[in-house]
Amino acid sequence: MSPSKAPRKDPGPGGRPRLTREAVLSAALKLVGSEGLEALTMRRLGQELGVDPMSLYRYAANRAALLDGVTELVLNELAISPEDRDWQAQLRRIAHDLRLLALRHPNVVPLLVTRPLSTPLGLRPLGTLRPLEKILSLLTGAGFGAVNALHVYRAYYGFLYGHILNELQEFVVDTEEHEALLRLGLHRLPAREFPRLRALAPALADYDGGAELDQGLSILLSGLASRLPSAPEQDSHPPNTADSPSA
Amino acid sequence: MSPSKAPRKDPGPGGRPRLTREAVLSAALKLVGSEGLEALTMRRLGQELGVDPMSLYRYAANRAALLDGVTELVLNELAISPEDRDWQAQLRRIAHDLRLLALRHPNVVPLLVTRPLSTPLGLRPLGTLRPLEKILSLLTGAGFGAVNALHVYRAYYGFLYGHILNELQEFVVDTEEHEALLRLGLHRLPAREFPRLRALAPALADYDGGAELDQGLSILLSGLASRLPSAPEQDSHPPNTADSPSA
DNA sequence: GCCTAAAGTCTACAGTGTAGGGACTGTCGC
DNA sequence: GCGACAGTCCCTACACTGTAGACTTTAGGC
Repeated sequence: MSPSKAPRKDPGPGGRPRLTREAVLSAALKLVGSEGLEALTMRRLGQELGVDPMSLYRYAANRAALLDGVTELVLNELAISPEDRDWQAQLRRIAHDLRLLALRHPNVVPLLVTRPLSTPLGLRPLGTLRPLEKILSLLTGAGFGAVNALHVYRAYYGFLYGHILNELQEFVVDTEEHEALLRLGLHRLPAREFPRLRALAPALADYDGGAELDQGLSILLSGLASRLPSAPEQDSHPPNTADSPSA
Repeated sequence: MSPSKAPRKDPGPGGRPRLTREAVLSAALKLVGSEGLEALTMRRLGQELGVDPMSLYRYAANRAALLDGVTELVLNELAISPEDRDWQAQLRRIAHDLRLLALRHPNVVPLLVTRPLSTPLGLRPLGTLRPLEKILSLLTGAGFGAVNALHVYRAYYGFLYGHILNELQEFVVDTEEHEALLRLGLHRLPAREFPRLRALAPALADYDGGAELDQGLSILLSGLASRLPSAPEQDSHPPNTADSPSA
């Protein structure tokens, strides 16, 4: 239809370049990353781009749509290649990638888990549905039936998101102060009611999220593998009747 | 010290009863439940209670503190009794309880997962830390070492929260329209890029969250049981050297 | 009755999302 | 060259937000 969807022309180094959706979104992401979600207001973002706040509404219908755009942008950083046949290794890699992604954009994580809650599955931005489709493809390629692939996906992604939330809850930016602040905070707790939690201060202080994720995944994946019609992996469970776990 | 912290007296049926923190919080919860998180503004809540908005600041320092109060209130509905010795059964029961709690208060779930992200562990409202302490107690009572109990807790709670998020994402209030809306939404997706997701419409429509949670828990719990110093459960894995999984 | 402290209210301010309409600018057909 | 046009962008304005600070009312204790 229209021969050019990109901004018409580079106006040269003199004029301010035309706004783009990508420019708006990445500026928004940058702002969220450096100053938190609440700093992302239309006025502030406009100021950051040297542009009237109202201009932004050409590139996102809403503030909500803007947030959706940011989550999409972040999720696009996640690479999934459904060709690989070793599904367990793939899921492991994806999990660690997503974990690192979350650690790289901690302020966006609330969006990642919250936005889908207010948007029915079919109406989400495509970018947020792509991982789901690709993982389904990966699983069916590995031998899972369609419905079973969905169940496996749910267990896997659920655990993954849960872990990320867990880890980010304990994450404190300033690692210098981390332990001190932790002790201080825990010390505030009534000793009688919270003996175990208080005693765990040192263990809480050094938390290896990657390792913990990996161990959880080991448990989960080997358990899930037993759902394969003919378990070809190193597992030795008896093969289950697959694909219709419930009548 | 002060002999009475409760409101001084019941002023009788004539005068409006004194405000209480509990009254404020439960009104807030009710409002959130019926009209969503965004409806919870100070003015609106004040109006709901027939009170000047500024009065609320006597019972919650902030809007943020108000939100914390609501999450605390909801989490208080969760009963955990660390006395029980059968830790697996207990964790199963708690998981289902929390799931039902989330389904009862879907609008509060974003708070449940989001608020802790912006509050370091030591500074959270006591009510939100109580489940953690109790589960730790439950696990150590079952034979786990302190540090191992923490790891088990993390895996368990992570999976649980992940599942709840997953389920609520697919949850649509109006079950009549559910399948129709789902089909409609999925139909919007490009057929070439999302073949599996589109094909899964019927499977997505009837989603038994409880069963799915239970299956995931079975996998996870039996895997976690192998961390017990001397596995006393029905499991037959060789006992691991417990309590220090990493040097 | 008064005294005191708590509880509730009023006013005001800076900041929010965004509707409606007007001004500008680059591109196209002539 | 010119005029038309459509896409961008900006300005103004409105209803609404959280909350600081000073004020008024209320409830007990004596």
